[in-house]
Amino acid sequence: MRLVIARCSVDYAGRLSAHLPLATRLLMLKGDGSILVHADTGSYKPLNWMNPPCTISVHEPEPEAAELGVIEVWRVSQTKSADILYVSIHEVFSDVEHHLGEEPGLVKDGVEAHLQELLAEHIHLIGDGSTLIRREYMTAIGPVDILAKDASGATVAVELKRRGDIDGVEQLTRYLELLNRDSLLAPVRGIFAAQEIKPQARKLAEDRGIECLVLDYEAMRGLDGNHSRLF
Amino acid sequence: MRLVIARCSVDYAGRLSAHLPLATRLLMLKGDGSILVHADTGSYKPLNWMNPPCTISVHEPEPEAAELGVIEVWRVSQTKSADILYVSIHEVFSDVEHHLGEEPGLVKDGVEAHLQELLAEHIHLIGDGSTLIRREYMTAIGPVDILAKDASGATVAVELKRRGDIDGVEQLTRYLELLNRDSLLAPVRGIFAAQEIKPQARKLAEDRGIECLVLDYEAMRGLDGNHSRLF
DNA sequence: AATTAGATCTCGACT
DNA sequence: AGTCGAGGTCTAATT
Repeated sequence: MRLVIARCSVDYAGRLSAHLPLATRLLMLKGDGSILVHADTGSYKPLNWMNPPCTISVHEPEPEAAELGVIEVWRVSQTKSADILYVSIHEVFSDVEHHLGEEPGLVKDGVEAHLQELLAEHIHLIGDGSTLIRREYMTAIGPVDILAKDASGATVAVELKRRGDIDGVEQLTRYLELLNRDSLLAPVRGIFAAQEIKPQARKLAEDRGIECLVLDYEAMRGLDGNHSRLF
Repeated sequence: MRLVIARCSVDYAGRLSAHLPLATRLLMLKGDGSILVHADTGSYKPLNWMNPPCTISVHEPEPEAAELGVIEVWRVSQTKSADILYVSIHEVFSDVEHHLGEEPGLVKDGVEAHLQELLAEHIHLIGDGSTLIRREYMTAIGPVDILAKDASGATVAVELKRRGDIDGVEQLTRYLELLNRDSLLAPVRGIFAAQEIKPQARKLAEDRGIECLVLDYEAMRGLDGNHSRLF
């Protein structure tokens, strides 16, 4: 990895056109040929970048660019698409290179899959006396997150989201329509379960007779008796 | 901005838990207090990070950590949430700091807004003899991208997307339902226009009598006679 | 401040 | 290889 701090301007042309006026920034050149242009503020998204696979070539500036103070132009071109990025270097303040070894990779633990697991384990949360039929119940248009029977023996389809939005309600609606054509299952009612349900989604769900259920992840974890934590 | 290349392990606990085993990585500390952990491969998303506002404090390692070779522990905590990140430093290979000035910011040009503009200018693309009523036609549930009249005088609602997905069809369906209640406009038919239309979206659209229109951005730009380019 | 829709989305899983 | 769904989504515009 090579890290260059330089006063530069950047032009990108690809899906869109973008220009960065002259300023001091970090240019990160990764081992796979990709480049990131970072400022001193803002989140993890770079101001500009090029994804691998791409190639970088260094050029002399055009005479008129040289007169404006450009000492070097980096041409970064995407191998697969026509995307191109030009970095016009005016002044280099720092230039460090270091070989980083293998990256063993990130170990993640628990988000949405965990939420589904927890709700399946504590299926009474969707109504006392409910029993699980199965998770990821397959249909022609995709898997229903959770299929269950309520206390009265009626089938219930549960759509799970971390954030409950309109498209989640639409998705559940399509599942319900399909499931209700199956005479072995019908009538099937729906439950839209999420950690947070947006007002518009709630309204749409209720209009369609779909029950909304807000889940408390921490509380559900508590039910588990499994209190393994990192710290 | 401070750039540290170090052999380190990282633990994050917040919305999820994540762990990075011991390896050599870049630690980018931005002026606003945020930190990014980058490997030598992968695209612009860091392996791990903390968004501003956050505070970093340096600590002595616990005795058992010190025995495993940890020389320093960085504790990064989010100011607003309970998110926390620990970086356990084993060895520092490089440590550079440089003050970057103001970032003038990115100048973007054209994507989706431009697509709408172009289609509105060349409304014949949705059918010969069509005329524009208006862009961003307001309804109770949001603006319709383009409203037009076709050669026969019938109203047409166009939903524009860069990538045409199911939710775009659902959105257009809701608009059509609403618009068709307006006796001054009805009957209104729909056109789902995108640079790329996913098969499932196409099928859903066609089932609902919505026409699909694939747009060629470059060709539409060509129609414009406006060939302004960066290079 | 809260909500919404787009993103050069990225990333992983599955077909 | 393509598609689909989720993201510690992020981000900008609009209410």
